[in-house]
Amino acid sequence: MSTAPIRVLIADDEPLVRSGLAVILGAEPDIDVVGEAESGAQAVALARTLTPDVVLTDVRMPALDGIQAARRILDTVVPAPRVVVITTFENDDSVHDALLAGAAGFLLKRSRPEAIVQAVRLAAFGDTLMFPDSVRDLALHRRRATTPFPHPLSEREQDVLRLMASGLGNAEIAATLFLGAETVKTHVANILTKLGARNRTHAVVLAYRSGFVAP
Amino acid sequence: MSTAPIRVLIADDEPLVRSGLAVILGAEPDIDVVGEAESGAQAVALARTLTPDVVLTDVRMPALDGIQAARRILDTVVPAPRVVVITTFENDDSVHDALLAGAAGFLLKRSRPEAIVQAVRLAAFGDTLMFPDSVRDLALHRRRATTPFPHPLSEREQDVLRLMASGLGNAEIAATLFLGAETVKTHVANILTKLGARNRTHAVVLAYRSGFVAP
DNA sequence: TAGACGTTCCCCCGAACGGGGGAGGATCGT
DNA sequence: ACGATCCTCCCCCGTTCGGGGGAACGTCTA
Repeated sequence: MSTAPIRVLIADDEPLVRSGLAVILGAEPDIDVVGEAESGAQAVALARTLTPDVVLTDVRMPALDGIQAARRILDTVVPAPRVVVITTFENDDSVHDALLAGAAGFLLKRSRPEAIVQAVRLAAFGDTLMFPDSVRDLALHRRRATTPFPHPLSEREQDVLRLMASGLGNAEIAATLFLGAETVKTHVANILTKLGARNRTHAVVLAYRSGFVAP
Repeated sequence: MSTAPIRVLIADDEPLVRSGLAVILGAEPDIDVVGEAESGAQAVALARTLTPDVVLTDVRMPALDGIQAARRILDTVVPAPRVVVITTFENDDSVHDALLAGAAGFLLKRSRPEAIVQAVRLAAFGDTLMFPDSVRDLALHRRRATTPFPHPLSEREQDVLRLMASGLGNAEIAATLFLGAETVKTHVANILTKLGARNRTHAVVLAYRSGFVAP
């Protein structure tokens, strides 16, 4: 297992994060941090000249975001490095885009240092991929439409609609949410008018089609 | 990093695979193979008594397949171990099911031993997930193999269900298909009993979840 | 030929749904 | 202090659903 060390390029607009990653990765004997970029454009340029094995890039960056940078790197740099995307936010919809762009992995900045190191090693292996549980669903399911409904539903109405989308009747929804049956009726009626649905089944259909609930 | 070793339970119906995995994992100083199961049912039983940190289970097994075993282990064993599913076939649709069942990872038997070891370590970390590139698309995209209904629907019943899944009422369905309202009622009743649905909305939900109708 | 199954239609009837109205209380921003 | 919004519950009342029967007609098969 003692071959050439893994050459890593770090791309992040925050110097603190860059140095943190550099320290974590540089401490490993089988990993060499060969460069750091503070923008997506610079990451692409450095990837071309340095030809690293792994590019560890943030999602949000000036000049070129991490997804576009990843796409451009994978398209233009030969031999193509493995790109691991890192982000701060758990509920980031870009997971799906990143993986479709060809990223080898996706992880959170709050991950354990060991996990980050392992992710880089796995990416260098060339046949594996990893990302945190907290964003797994985002990769598994189709991207959720942000605001599909013309009139936004209130919190409670969303609760009711979710249960409606499970096939529950008004009485069952009332029992689940500890509400009176009349209250549920009110919420259902408001949902129908807000969504422009003809009946409860139509409302559920709209909920599925809009991505409000995952199939 | 020198805490207690990772306790691993191996489940596979082929003794050769079991011993192979045991050798690979046992060679690592931070990993202990605490048990081996040759069926899904035995895996569940051993998981309860051994309470391992990680369960490495095959997909295809007698008595109980790996997916069902994973689901049962995650539901009943406390503290819940991390389940990593392993399979022989790249084009295995069960990737999606496994991840939805709560599996922490998915990998191929032809993976490098290093990758398998890393997968176990990452699973033990508790917040990461990995699986090979070759099956990534299966996890990213929706399952296309539509799970058939327990009792198959007749042609006409499928017509009615499709219109139900558009949010139409019985009268509208009757008008669309040039049928009497009573006929539609009969079909709907048969659909509900065949699908085991509680009401028409539930039937539409099942139609969406099974892939019978596209979202 | 005698079933089995699917499709079509009918009846009754209770339960659930959906539209209309009103009303009290909580919270929040102006 | 006021209005806006949301959540909660109540009333009436007509429509729709859903379950229980039954029955006619066709096709296909054993």
